[in-house]
Amino acid sequence: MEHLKLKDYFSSFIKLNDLDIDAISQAYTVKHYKKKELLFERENVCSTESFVLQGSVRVFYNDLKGNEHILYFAFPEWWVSDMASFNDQIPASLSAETLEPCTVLQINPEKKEQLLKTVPSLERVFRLITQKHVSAMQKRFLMAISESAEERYKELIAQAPGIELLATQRQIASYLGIVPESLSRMKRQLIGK
Amino acid sequence: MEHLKLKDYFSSFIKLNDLDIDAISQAYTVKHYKKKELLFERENVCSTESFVLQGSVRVFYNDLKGNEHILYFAFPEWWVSDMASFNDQIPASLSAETLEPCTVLQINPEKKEQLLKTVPSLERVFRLITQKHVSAMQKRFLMAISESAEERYKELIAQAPGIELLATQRQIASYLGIVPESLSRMKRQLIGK
DNA sequence: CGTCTATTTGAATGTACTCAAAAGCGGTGG
DNA sequence: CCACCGCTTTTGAGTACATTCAAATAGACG
Repeated sequence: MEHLKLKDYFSSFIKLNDLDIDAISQAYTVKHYKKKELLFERENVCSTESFVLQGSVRVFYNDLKGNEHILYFAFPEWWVSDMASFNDQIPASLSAETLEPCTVLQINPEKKEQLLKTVPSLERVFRLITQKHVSAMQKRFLMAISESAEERYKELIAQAPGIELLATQRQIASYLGIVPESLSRMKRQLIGK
Repeated sequence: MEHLKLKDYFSSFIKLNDLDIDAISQAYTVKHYKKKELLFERENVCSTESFVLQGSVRVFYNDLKGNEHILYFAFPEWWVSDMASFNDQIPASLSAETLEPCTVLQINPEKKEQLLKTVPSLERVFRLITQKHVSAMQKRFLMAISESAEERYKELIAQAPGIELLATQRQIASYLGIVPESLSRMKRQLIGK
């Protein structure tokens, strides 16, 4: 039942037969998280790749000065992992924490390799997914360096309506790359328009 | 001959037989560029994916205010394209220009699809390559938002020694996300250390 | 050799930051 | 259910740092 959404998601890329779907269902485990639970944490190896079914997650980076930077918010149908850590089994530089109770489908590197052997056509699917990630990451980067904080804020609200109810102002500011005080001032300013 | 490097590159991911190698050589065309030539340009569809054999390329974005932002510099064994544009045949948001005379191996979307049909194991190769792109992009983003311009400059010099001979100060500043004047002052400052 | 662009330098400006304090809000335990 | 505690958000004031603008110098290219 929970695997249905993943099946549909994969099916939007390629045609799958019943055996494929079976192998996929076998490979992915349903997992429930409470609010504020960690999916993985920096310095540890990230041994999970999660497909969000319900809820939302923030993926963030702690820099050397002790500042936290939110890389992205993940919602249903998004993937959450530290790709470099998951693939090469090296310590993660990212962490991921739920913003609310979550249900995800989860896989580990061994199972994923096994699944890809069983269903080689998923190589293509993951290639396409990963390509989309590159484009998304690139857009995020270009926005960050070329748009004003106000523009970036509007974009976030547009892309993730309701994010204000899930994330604190501090977290939204972290995503935008400004301090919470600046976001507070910006919001006041926006009201007067 | 020129295709050898690409063969070796692909071979570092999976084992290829002679037929595969043949198909690859067929699919990719050798192309020479002069200095300051465009590989592709914003607003046009990017119909090429290039594997750099010799030379270097800057990949950049022109924002709405007319500012140019260098996303990355590409050197031998790097790939150059606007992924979103290449994959979905939509207008590119990026442009790419050679910093010096270049030799690349180039493919278009149709040929790539055809190649992937002929050599399905390349799906895996491109998946792995694209995953590395995500990690690289992510690192670039995190550096940009969490490190000082000075740290980012040192990192660039470390990653791309000799870049100063290929790119103008203006371009390096653009990569770093500062104005050329600031880079000039920073360099003077660094000398006194 | 001359022109055009890139780089350097100076001075003034502005925008987002830090620090500090008050107000608001949510969650916990009595 | 209410009171308290801690954390978040707001607001103010002062500051720092990269930017803009302007002008001089240096360097590249035809």
